[in-house]
Amino acid sequence: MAKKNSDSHVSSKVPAKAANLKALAEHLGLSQGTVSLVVNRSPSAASIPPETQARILEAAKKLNYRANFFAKSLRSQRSFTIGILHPDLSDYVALVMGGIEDQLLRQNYFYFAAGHRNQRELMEEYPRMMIERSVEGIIAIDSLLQHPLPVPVVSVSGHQKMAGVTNVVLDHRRAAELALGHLLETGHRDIAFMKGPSISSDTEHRWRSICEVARTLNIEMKPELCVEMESSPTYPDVGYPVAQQLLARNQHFTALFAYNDVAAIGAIRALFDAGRRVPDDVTVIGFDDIPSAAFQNPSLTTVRQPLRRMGEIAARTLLELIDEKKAQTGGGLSKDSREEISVEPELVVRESTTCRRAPFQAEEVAAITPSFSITT
Amino acid sequence: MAKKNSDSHVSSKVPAKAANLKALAEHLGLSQGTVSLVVNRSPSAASIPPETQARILEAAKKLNYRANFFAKSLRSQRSFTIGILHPDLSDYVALVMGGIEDQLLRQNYFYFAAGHRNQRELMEEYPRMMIERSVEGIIAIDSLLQHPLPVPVVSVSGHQKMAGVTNVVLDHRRAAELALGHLLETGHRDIAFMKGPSISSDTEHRWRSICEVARTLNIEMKPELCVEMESSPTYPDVGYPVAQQLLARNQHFTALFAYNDVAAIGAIRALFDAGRRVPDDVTVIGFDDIPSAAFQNPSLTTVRQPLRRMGEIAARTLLELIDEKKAQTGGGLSKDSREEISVEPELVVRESTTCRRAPFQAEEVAAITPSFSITT
DNA sequence: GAATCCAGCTAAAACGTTTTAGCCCGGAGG
DNA sequence: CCTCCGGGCTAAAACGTTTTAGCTGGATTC
Repeated sequence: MAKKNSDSHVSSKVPAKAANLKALAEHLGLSQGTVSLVVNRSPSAASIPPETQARILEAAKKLNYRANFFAKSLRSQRSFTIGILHPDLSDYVALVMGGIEDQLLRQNYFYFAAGHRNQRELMEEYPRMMIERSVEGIIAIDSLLQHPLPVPVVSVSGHQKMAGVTNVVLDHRRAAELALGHLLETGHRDIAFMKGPSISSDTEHRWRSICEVARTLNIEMKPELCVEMESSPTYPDVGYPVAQQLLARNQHFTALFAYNDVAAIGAIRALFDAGRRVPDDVTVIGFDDIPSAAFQNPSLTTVRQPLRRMGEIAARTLLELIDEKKAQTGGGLSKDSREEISVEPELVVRESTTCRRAPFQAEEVAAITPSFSITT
Repeated sequence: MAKKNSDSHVSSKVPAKAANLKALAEHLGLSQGTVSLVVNRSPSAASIPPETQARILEAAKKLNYRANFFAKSLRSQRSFTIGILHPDLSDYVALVMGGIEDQLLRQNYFYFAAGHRNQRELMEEYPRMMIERSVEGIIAIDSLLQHPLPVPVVSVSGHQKMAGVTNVVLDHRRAAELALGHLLETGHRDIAFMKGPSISSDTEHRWRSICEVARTLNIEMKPELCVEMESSPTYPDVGYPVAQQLLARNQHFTALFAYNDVAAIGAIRALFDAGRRVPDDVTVIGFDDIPSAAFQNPSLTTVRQPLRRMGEIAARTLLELIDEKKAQTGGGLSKDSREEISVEPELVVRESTTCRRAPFQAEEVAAITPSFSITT
């Protein structure tokens, strides 16, 4: 197989140092203003005859003209850049960011991302640095803002009541109904609950919803069957000790509703090491449906959050807010756009909650997560 | 628990619209130049008496002065921004990016990331867009550049011989020695090999190293035991059909060396569904050591790539290259900095290659991946 | 008393755009 | 012949910095 790289003429033409507007205008014998109008297809270019326009565009291409982004931004007060604040580049965050990236790039926006690792100073500093760099808006993933910001903010899985913040959240009530309903249907009554760490911005809402739905469904949440995580559930090891703690109490339970998939995976391991089989002895249900949930052994039953889509929605919403803000030139403030956008969860039943050990079906996974491509 | 949010004075002081240099200078009764020198702690500020400096700094703080980033960049021709080109925000990429982000932020750089999803046009377009936005360098993760770029480039897991590109790569020879050595020691001779997809920039080098080492170790690589992946191994489902294909050949093998962990996970599932137990019937070894590898069941033996560190190295190297470039003002080109930086793999033996079923030890995981924090 | 020097500033160019106000000129209308 | 109009452009301000060259006025030197 011949090497594909054009090794021979490696240092071939790095395209000539981009010309600036002045050079281009001089080359054309026109003023910078005229050229600018044309290359930007400004409405004011209407009075410039088509031949001239063609001439200009051609020369621009030939000289490889690229407007200097800083000069442009300085003048027009636009950066086409947003900031993404996140705790850490976990699976969860990566999925949401993927959705955001997708939407942004197709509208010629870029983003600055920064992970604060739940450190207070950084949670203050990074938004400030972003603002300093003139981002036009900020998306906070699983992060609480300390102060109101001078740009539109969309929060994913945050629940902030703050001026200028739009929250994209899961319908946690529905999520609890799905999960508890499933456990109930499969005959469980002695259910252990794992509450998230207080550091996670979703914890409180999710927990409250679970409590409410449990009451409605007449499920008792025994305090001795409730455990609480202490640190951020980024990697599965945090689920392990929590489950151990639960086991140490020596209380009877047949099901465990974990805070999320990562925690569930760690918990399953702890159960296993303690001699309890999943799902035979204990049924386990997770939350999120991260990609590897389908490929655990046993594969994980979970409440799916459409994370990628939440990212897309967040990005679209933010760009809308930005547009609105630019449009209303100090005029009466627009419809103060919804404070909350809710998305629906989905129950994905796999092996960790049934005793049936069905052969794995590639198609099934494909159906659950349509973005995957399966090669025959 | 009292609500923490200061719901009451929500629209509290959004810090006064940042003042610009002109306003600040006027307020002080000084010229913009003087103020600029002082706030930037420029060497030329030496002749300005300390009291004046103090006055200026105080006023700057009081008026909340922040230099406009665009004006600054325009003038000083620096953006403190780099671009990250990647195929997709997979686990793998997220780890590398985490390392990069860390290094960048602590040096006041930000990054633009873009995922080309292996689409040719995007692989051309995104670097161009980044250059247009004046990034000072680019890190390509698992991505091949089409053209030389006018800025320094560091490639992670790429193997490009191209002017101005520094490669951060794994020592694949050593990796192959570790993996094959382990298989040999545990008594395997009939080994199946899974080659990566041609789209992945590491595939060829890894494969070649495996072939070489196999020859050295006198391991026969039977063609009928070699399978090749077709699409990018981002999610585990791509490993599944490849393993099926292998099984369909009805050839005897006792070990499988998968292209990476994700593929291994899918393969294990396929083996399982075909009635073969891992590790009892087939030993499986992966590559990468993604976080969930330790939490599979069976947990995955794998050749660990220090992905986070590779990201850190890439970022540090790129920033060095940038500094060098800025320093040499067109002067004789510096030591044309190493074309390749190699990092060492590490063998992580877990359950998928031994028959012993040891209880899971949290400490063990901690030892392998020290960045995890275990809460008691 | 003139020349020199230095501390402590200032003026202004430059970075590369966008955009508004308006200039110039040829032809149509009166 | 004068006026008006509008097509086709230009001039220049503005965006907010950084940085160099140089100005001013008082103290020192000879």
